[in-house]
Amino acid sequence: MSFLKRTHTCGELSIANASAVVRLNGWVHRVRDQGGVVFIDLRDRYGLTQLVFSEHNPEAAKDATSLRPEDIIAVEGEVARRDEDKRNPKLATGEIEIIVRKVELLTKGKTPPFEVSEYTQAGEDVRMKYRFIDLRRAQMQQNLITRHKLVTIAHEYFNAHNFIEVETPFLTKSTPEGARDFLVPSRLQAGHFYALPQSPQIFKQLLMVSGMDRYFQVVKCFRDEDLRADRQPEFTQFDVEMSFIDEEDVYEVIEGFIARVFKEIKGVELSLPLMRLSYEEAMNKYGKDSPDLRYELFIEDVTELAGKSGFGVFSSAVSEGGVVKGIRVKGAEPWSRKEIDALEVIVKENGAKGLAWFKVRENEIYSPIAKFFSADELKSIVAHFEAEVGDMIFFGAGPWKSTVTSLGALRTAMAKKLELTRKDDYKLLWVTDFPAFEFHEEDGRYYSMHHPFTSPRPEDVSLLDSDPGKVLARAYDLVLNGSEIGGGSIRIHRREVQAKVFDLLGISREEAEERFSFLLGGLEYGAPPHGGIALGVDRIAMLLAGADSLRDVIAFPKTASATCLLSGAPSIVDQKQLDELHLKTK
RNA sequence: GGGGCCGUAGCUCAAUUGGUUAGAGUAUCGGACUGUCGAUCCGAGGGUUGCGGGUUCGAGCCCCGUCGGCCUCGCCA
Repeated sequence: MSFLKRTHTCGELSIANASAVVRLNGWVHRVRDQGGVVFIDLRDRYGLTQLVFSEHNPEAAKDATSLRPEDIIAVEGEVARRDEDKRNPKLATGEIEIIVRKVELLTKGKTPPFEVSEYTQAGEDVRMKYRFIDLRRAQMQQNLITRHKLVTIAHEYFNAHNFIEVETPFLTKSTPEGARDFLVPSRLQAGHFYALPQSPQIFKQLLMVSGMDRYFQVVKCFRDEDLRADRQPEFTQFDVEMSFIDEEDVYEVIEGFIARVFKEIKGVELSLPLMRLSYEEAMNKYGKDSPDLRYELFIEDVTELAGKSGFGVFSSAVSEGGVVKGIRVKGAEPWSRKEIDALEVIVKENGAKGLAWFKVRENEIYSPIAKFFSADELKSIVAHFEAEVGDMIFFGAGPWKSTVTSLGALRTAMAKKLELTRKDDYKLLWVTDFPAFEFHEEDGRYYSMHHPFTSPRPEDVSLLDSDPGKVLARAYDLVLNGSEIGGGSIRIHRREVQAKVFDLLGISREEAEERFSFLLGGLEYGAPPHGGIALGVDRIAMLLAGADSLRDVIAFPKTASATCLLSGAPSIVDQKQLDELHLKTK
């Protein structure tokens, strides 16, 4: 069966096409029935075009009155220039309209559960259940198109830079370090399981052992952890690995890529090279290892000044080896007790015991703790923060990490409260010099901060035995507007260093052999110096699209409880399937 | 696993202290209208107040449980 197949899309006709006879296909977006004349906006991925049904063709006009939003139609008609006063500047095609001669109903659709419109207010649950309707909306289509452009640029860029795309397995081996694995039961090997990859880490390193030299892949990764607005259980990475390189080569390649992405998608010229901050600097100044540099709020250190004061909370924090730090906020003096209490809740949720503050007024420092300080002490603290009348200073005191972290959370909250972030501003940076290992009190052992294949800095190798907490890693994160959008490292390429790291992590020879033998074997046969990075495709797409949730740049996302409202996954399965897999459910 | 917010018409929300027949906007359906563009105007239909139990003369509202959505802490090498 044939139909009036389109000659153009709904986004491309203009005055240049005036008086041409064209055919369009698409969805009825809106119907404006004026009685004698009916206007229909016809929609497809490319845009909207106004159709006119009038006495020029009474038969078509009669058909038009029965058309409803979301019907799928084909029309044939003449492109007509609109009179000056009848143009619609909001539409790319607003200078023309189609005088319809023939109309054909291709599919009559059910009335959708919510309007396909930029104005739709449907909740996310309804949108996800009827995702195929939600994805008809221009905003969602734009988001997916932005994502497509990003992926296309990646294929082009890495190809142009001599990278080879290699696919790695999804059915692979569970490596219990790190995130929880998604497991896949084996039918042929009773009681055995595959794991879906948390990342293709080991495989890409083995490709370096194989001499592939430069590897690239757009790849799905899976982590069975709780979700967030910026975390889905399955997500996509640009996975990159290179041989015979050091950190600088990774920075250069990735900066070139990101600059091209911003130029082609946002029209933004990034200035290269990107800024770099060490982990320690980032934590001290911003209280976060992925700081948002779009606003001027900084954490200042007043350990020395405040430690000498008569305020017990400060002096004991310092005598116990901790720190006292603070943030000055311009113009915050009028904030109410209620507003300040809300901020205190935030720092407490992030590990602080409380929130001390000064209000800088004309002739006094107004503060519940002012009485513990001498006039000189108050003056020098205020001077240290360069605080002026009308400002507030917020303080945190205690162990270094929890103090800077809680003030970092405060900094983020205040930027939101004061609306300091500009949406169209993009601040990228590298965060470097991460500690290689973190000590976990509860297990009494060290864990890798990045992963166990991350190379320590050469000058720190000797510290592996004496003071592992001081060892810095050759690891780096790429940060955009307060989000980590990528992370990687230079890897260990010598078996003896790898063995030493496993020792430190409390992984025995046998265990290491059992879990990672395929990598160790590779190292044994000789790996070139190598390293790489993985970039979070979903997060980058989200930031480029200006979306607040990963769900808005994923066609078929999962809910916060990791279900798919559209398909109903996960679901129970037949007993027969379980039997074949040698499984019994509890 | 913990904390918070939410669940009422297809959709988005309202409903005073627990009190009459649960309302509005929008969508849908019918009608009017020859230049609209989120058209407008007139009219109509539309409800298991997520589900189960309890308290009460009486529950959308209070209590217990449960399911679901969102945010978040833990978690995410």
